[in-house]
Amino acid sequence: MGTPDFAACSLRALLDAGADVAGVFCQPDRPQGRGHKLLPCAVKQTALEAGLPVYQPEKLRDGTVLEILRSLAPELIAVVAYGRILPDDILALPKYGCVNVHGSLLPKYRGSAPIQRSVLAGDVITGVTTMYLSSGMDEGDMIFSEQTAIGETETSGELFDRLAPMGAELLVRTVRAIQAGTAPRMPQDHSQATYAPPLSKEESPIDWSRPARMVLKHIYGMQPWPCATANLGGTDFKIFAAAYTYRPTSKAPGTVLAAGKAGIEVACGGGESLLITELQAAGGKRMDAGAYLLGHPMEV
RNA sequence: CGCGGGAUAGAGCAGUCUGGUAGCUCGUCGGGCUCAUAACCCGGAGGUCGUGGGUUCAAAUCCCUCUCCCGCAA
Repeated sequence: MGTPDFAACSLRALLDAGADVAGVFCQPDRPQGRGHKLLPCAVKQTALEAGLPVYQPEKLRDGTVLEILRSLAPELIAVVAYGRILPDDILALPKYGCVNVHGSLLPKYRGSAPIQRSVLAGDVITGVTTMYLSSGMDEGDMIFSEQTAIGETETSGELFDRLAPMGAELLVRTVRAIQAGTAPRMPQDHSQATYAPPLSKEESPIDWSRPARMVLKHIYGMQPWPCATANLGGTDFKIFAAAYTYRPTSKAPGTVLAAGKAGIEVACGGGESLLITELQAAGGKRMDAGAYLLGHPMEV
């Protein structure tokens, strides 16, 4: 069970590992894209290519899903970024239980946006964890985990792409261990738990009063969605890339200090500044800040 | 038929409303200045104005078609 790319990666890994997949569940198709087209999610596409039956129930609690699952008689259910809470009767169904791949080192960042939140927080280390599902949100006993370093200018999207195969490989290892009866079961230290709520557009605007590193982390952590935004010289921009200047300033945070070929230098908190190097104006394309300035002179 | 913006030189843009010689900034090439430079000065090259059709003496500009890109929404 899963929906986006992150989950499709796990599904593919299970198939490659020779798993006997009885059925695939994902969210119903939603209108997306610029038109209003109904595009199948990544998991559905992968499942269809593999010739697997796909189920896209709107509701999980009206009994129909439970019946379908009974008829499929799974020994184990793997859930990856499905976007739904499974009711207890489903959790109790498979003989080996339900396992989940989570994009953080639990018990940190329980919830729906662990990867983005770890980047936004400026963490240096993150990872993936496999666990048994319980009725609480990401509170189940852990099985395996694997760590990885977060690059200083790594975007959430890039980290997603690295963690997806890492999680997929961990899931395969987890399933094999469960089958062999050698899987560990480690309760989480609930006192150390933190939560990672979904991102929203309201978090997009850059808070220039924060230190340069936190502004930088905000810029990269908010990609590919919802993107950091800022108003520079009276125009609203999406900000895609920035670099440290290591140049102190006494100007108020948010002040444009310079605008030239290299980019747009903006004052941050703590007397630091950042150089905005890649941006996008409304209706325009994403481009180098220097290129943008050629056609749109900016007063400093 | 969800709403909207856009396509003009290698890059970023103006010009389109009010049809009449293709412009700006940057890059590039050549020359100059300089101890030197990403700085400065002089000069040059580079564009069938996204596609196809229509109106006109004349279309980047007005009308219709198509393609592609982007923002919102999801």
